[in-house]
Amino acid sequence: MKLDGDFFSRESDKVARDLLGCYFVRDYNPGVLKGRIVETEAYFGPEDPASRAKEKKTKINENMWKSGGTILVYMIHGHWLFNIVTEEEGVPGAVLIRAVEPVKGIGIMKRLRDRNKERELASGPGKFTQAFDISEKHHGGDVTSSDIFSVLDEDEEEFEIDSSHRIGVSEDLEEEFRFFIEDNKHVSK
DNA sequence: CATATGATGGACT
DNA sequence: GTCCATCATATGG
Repeated sequence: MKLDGDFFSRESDKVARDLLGCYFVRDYNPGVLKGRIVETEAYFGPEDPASRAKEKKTKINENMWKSGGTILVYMIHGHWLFNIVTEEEGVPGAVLIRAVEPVKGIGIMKRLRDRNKERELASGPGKFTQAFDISEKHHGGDVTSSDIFSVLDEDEEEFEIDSSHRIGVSEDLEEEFRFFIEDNKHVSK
């Protein structure tokens, strides 16, 4: 089942947890790319010191106030990061897709990444966008109504969810907002 | 225009 | 474990 606006228009941490085990699909030429989401992070509004949703709105962070399912892409350390906006429209929040387990189009991903090990294809937020050829062109799209992107809830396998503090942030909240599938080989290190 | 800054990745010891 | 290339943004002069 394709995830809709109601799914994404909830609290960031709930969306981040529920995205684990879901499938991220891109219609791509020369072939479909598909990955099982195995690692996410939740970001909130101005009360979250690690969030980009500060008082000042910019071209990048203004999407955090948009409706659930909106795509937010931005560059960090020379890599594009892919986020899906959460919460009701007008309330800032987003979930960062940090890692997926390649399912389909693996040969294409190997070429895009210039790597041969499956574990190296999408086991990190910058690796994921490279494996799926995602860039600023996709900023402002919407995964609930896109022609090329969709997120599907069709997991059959059982799994346990583990959590930790978010990676690479200088000041984190007390609660843990990084979620990942326990013992999955494609979670970032 | 100049420069500092990352929600990183890869190479290396 | 350490080091550093990376480059779009944001901000200040």
